Amino acid sequence: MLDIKFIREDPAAAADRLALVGCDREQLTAVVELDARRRELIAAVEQMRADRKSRSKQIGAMSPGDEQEAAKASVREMGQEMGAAEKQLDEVTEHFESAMLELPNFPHEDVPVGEGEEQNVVLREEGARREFDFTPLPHWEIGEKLDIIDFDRGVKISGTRFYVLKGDGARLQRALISWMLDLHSREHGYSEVYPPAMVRGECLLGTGNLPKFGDNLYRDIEEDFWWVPTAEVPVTNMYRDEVLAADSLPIKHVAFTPCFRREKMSAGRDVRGIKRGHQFDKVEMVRFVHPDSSDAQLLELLGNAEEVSRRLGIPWRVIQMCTGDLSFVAAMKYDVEMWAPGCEEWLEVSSCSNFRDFQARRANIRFKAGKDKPALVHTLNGSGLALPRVLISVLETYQRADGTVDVPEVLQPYMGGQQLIS
RNA sequence: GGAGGGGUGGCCGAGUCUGGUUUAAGGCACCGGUCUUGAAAACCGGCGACCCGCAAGGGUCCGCGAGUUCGAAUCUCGCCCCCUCCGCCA
Repeated sequence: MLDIKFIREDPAAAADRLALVGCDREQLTAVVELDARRRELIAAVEQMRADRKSRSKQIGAMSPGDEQEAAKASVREMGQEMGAAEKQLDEVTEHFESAMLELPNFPHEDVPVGEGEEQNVVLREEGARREFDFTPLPHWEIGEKLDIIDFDRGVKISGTRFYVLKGDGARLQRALISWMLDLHSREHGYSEVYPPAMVRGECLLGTGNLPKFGDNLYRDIEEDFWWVPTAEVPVTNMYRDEVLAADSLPIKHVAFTPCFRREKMSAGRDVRGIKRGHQFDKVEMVRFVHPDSSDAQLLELLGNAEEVSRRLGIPWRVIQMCTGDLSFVAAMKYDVEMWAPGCEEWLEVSSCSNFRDFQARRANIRFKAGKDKPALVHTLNGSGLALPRVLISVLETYQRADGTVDVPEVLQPYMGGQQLIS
């Protein structure tokens, strides 16, 4: 959520910044009008409340009798008037708040301006691509030949976009998860958490998935549970409605969870292989930081994500999102993409974002130093990394001409010393 | 799922039966001061969040939401959460 005070003071500047992310000016005008109306009503209602309060007190001090009854009647009348004003205030407030929740974040000043994907900037490409003396296969063929990915049975169990990992396929994924968690917790200073994968609706409001993007989520209607689309949701909400000690910042967590997405919009896209499913595993890094340091913290977080590619020995590139391709909540965002030589594609394996105080304001996450007033933290997160796509790159990069696959050196200890998947 | 007991400021905890100087007692923690070579102790003072307002000031907040009342932490109803016992279960 944006800071209404900023919008109020300079609505034109706010509109300019929101225009960069494709937000209509009318949307902001409506918010400004609702805000003005709301404040008028607050002033009026509070005046009435103050009057009633003092007169009620007088009634309490009066002795019972006609005079007291008359006073009660008069205050009762006043109360009815007040009730009407309160009802108006509630309505306006509700409109105002839902309008605020639908405004996207301001882009960071340093984000390149652009309309969409085409104007994203490739910042760097690292790691040499492997030379093949045979034609590398896409992972779905490798997976079927080695019998480590079973597409048919996944579909039988749950339908399209589900698969079963088997044998060394399942084991390789498990090794990747353990290794990445260890890397981030032991070497990058994150503390590991294992959060719920089902959350209450208010958590999704906090991270910005609701109210706008509910149609991409799975939910249980009977219990008001939502399946998390990413560990970002439960981990960020760990500190909802809390005031953190300033010296505890930055707080850095790494979490592994399954992730669930309806992927309604993309039906028909990326249908082959395990690139895009309704359920996938992901290791996620989340940071709660002092506002002054969030720019530097984002670069560090991005570095943590890149390190996974570096150690796996797989080429990657870093893309900076332009204003037109930022998510609803992000002020700045970098993607990390890994090369997959079989399907000849750059695969998005991480998305590292600085949300500044946008999520913190929604989720009410603050920090406090000494006698200072509490202030909003900045939140950041990034995948570290998304499993099925890393699995794709590993299988395709380390495949041999005979159809077997080498286990990357860093993963061998996590596979009981196994060096080859055959 | 059944029965019972609870949810009060950063924490502990009184107040709820019997609605009104509650501006929520008291304690702990924390901050400042006195004293001290320094610290502790003792004593003195301070000590919440949010909203409206240029300010003075005002309002809201006792798990959440409705209701009763001139007036609700206190009474009524619904919901959420926690604890104890029973049942079930990995």
